[in-house]
Amino acid sequence: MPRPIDIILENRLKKLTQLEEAGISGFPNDFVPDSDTRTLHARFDSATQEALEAESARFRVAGRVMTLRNMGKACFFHFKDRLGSLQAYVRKDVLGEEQFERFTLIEVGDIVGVTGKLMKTRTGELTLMAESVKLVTKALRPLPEKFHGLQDVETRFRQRYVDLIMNDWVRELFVTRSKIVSYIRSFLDGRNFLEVETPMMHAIAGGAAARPFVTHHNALDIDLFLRIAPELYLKRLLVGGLERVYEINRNFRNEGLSHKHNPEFTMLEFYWAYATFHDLMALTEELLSGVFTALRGEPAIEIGGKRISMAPPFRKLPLADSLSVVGGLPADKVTDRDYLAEVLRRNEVEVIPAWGLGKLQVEVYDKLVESRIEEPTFIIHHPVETSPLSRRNNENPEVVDRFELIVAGREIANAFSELNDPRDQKARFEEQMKARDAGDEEAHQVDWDYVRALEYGMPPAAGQGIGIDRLVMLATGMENIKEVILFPLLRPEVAELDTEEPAES
RNA sequence: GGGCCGCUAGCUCAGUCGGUAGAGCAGCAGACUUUUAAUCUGCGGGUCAAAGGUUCGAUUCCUUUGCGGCUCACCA
Repeated sequence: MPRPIDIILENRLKKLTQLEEAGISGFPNDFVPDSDTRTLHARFDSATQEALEAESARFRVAGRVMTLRNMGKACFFHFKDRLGSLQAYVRKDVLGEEQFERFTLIEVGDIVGVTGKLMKTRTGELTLMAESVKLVTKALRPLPEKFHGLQDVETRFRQRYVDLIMNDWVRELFVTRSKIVSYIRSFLDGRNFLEVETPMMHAIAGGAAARPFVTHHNALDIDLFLRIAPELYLKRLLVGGLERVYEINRNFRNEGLSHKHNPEFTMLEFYWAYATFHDLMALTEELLSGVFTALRGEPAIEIGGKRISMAPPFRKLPLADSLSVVGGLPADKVTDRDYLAEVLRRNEVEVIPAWGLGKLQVEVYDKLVESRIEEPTFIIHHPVETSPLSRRNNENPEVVDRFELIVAGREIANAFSELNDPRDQKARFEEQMKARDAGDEEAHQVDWDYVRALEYGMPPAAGQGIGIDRLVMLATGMENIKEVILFPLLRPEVAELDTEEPAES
């Protein structure tokens, strides 16, 4: 007993076979469109039927059949290319008996090439009056329902190709993502930054506090880590004299999945010699207001129906001050270790005795401040204790010249003036090593070659990371990171009987 | 990893206070030369996520498992 879907597959296969028996390929590659749906709409939507009749031009357009209204001796269908959709009108008396017979084997989901002249229907819709309709690619599987489309979230993520066919907003979202990335590239290229590619496989996973994925190289017989950050390699390039470098690429962190975390995610990191984190703040304001202006025509975003201005300048707030200004703590208590520990315990955070003032402040910040910040805000001057790669502030050595940019309660960027004193760097690595030995799996591993590089002299520099996925979420108003990643990681599908050939009847 | 919710036809969804299930679209057969969620007539289609338990009887109640969503924790 075949499953019902098998009957559908079989029927579609039968139509393909019929065509092939008539000597017609179901998968030809010789149809070359000379126009597209968007161009035709742009040029002719406002034209009258009389004007179209006078127009002698024929157009060749390819796309996927999305709806089909057969009326016996004539048929209307809509087909979709990457830019939009267009209606076609097919008449038996135009195509001829034989061609029309073959046309009736075409069904929703197939990709066709339509050749003909343009016309207007009675309701004024621009329509391609087909002189021929060629099957370009036979679809053996049926599309989801034409009206509701594909709704099931799991299927949308697992079979993103169907999601992209059915849901125009999804296709547009990924076009937006691409535009954001190319805007950033040209923004940085225009400021003489050099795009580089550094290793994805690291012998030492450094540059961030996170647990790495482990892989194995057979010929060398060594374990390697998928990178958790490109930072240390990019800074080696500053030592090498490249001075302005950036990389937009994947990082991998072996941590839990959530609506905000995919194990592989895309980061922009850039490093700028002879600049400080103040320069980065100015650059970031320019970059982000520019991105959103390019997308929407104004420097603003919309999250949950709420408009947030992204017009510079953004607020600057020292982390310690944010505990009182945003977190609501008494201003004189933000350096009081016992008080902060008490606040954390009240908020069900397990306080570890080894934590210093800085770590306590950061914990309180994470718990009480970050999610409450809506307007773009640079949280500056993080404690040195939690920033092992940042340069100390010249006035107050307890804090570093670092900022995190927060928008709508989310961290969008993390940046700092880079530490370039190899002695200080070595000491901080040793601190991290102790934390590691004490069981902190996320503490940085010591990268001696990086220290060696610094000993050659790295120019003073500032560096920044921007989470591209999160930025796209902000730009598109998405709350789930999987919505902005084409193929988010999901648990593998359970093996389906679906892989079997349709049963012989 | 914890908590909550969901999983019924290819798709979108009803439904069963426990008596083996329906609609629309899609499909099949037919009518129809300006339709547009085309329309009209007829037909077929289900291991109700999986396994176990309770029961005369489970798709429905219970337990476990799988997958997903939301949320908390961790992080970016």
